[in-house]
Amino acid sequence: MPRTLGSYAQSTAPKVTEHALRLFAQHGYAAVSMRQIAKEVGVQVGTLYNYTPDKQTLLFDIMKRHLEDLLSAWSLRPHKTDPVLCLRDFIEFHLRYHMQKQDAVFVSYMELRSLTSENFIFVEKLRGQYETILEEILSQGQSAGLFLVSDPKVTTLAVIGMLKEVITWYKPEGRLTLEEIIEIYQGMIADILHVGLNKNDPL
Amino acid sequence: MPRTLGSYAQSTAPKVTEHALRLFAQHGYAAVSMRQIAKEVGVQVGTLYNYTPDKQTLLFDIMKRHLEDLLSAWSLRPHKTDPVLCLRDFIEFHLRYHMQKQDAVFVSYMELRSLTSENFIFVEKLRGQYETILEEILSQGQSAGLFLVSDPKVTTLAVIGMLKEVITWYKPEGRLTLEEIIEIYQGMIADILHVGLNKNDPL
DNA sequence: GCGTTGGCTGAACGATCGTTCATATAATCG
DNA sequence: CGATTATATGAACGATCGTTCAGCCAACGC
Repeated sequence: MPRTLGSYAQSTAPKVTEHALRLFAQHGYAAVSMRQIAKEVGVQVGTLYNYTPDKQTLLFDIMKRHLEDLLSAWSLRPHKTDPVLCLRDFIEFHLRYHMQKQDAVFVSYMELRSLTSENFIFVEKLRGQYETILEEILSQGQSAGLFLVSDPKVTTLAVIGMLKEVITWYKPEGRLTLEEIIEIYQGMIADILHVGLNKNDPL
Repeated sequence: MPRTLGSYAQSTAPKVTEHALRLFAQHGYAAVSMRQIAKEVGVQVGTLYNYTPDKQTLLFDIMKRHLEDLLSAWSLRPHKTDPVLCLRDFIEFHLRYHMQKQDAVFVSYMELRSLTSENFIFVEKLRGQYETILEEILSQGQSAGLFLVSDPKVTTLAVIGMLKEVITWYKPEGRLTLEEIIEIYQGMIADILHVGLNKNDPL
């Protein structure tokens, strides 16, 4: 009826986040109850409120942490100066990172509308920062004459769309290895940008 | 307290579907209550059950109708035989159709996990049929030597990803007209497929 | 070993959920 | 105009929702 044998906040706290993340990814934020989360953690409902002020904050913290981790993981990488190499690098980074955090990626994209407007603004700013990384690589390549695109803004979005789609079908045990997939995407994106179809040539 | 003045099933029925669709798109299936839908329709909750056996069926019918309409709209089009023209046609069709039914597209994609497993299987089959259209165009073009792709399956998915992304940012009053966007996408996709980089040439 | 604190239980709160149904009136038809 | 049918009301059902809290015991510091 009270504190249970062998219970530590240090072990319970991450469990709450993990199970909430998994359940949100599986069924959606609104469809998951605090009682379901508690059950998965192996604890009573009330206990969850030792670890989060409310359900909304639980969702927000998951998204916030995911996007902050993503941004810091990229910025910690050694940066290439050549836009062509930098782009290849970004594609590899994006696919590797996203494939190993599928749940967090999924939730951060699907549950935007479940955020309060205040939290939404915060998260959207982080998402924008990430998309800006790609946009800047493209515009640098463009002005260096290495890429040739008709509309950099639209191209950025199209490339992001291509990359985002991968998460909906990639399976580690699938026909292609992640390495092969990365290579294919690097090729397709290079085609869109006309990499190597060199400088100063009109279309 | 009973039947109200000027009430016809013929006018109420479509209202139920329309408002349910809009609310599902805005807040998500699980987050929308039958009472909210009723309120928007301008009716009491119980009335909704004259038009749907339950909430789940309301969602399922929306998705089913959308996908069936989409498939029949494509099949009613005059079909070009040349894969290159057919592809251009498909891109235009897809973007035009999807941009004018944003809510239905959004719901049909986002709420797959809110379907019962039986309904999910049905809807997924329809979605598969649509993606198969593109896949067949690509494979026909490939075997005719008009397209040159390293992996047709992945290319299909990448192209679908590109096209699907558009719905998340397109606004009728935006910087580009729909016609301009269509043209840009036809160009980018042609690049990915190496259209015109002719036949029999190795990479 | 004793007091303090950290972690959890179990029960409860009012609100809201999807769904059902007896009932009442509007529209329609003979 | 009277009978029938279509359409909606409003109240109610049990279940479940997010959240709160007093109480109890395990772990830890002295």
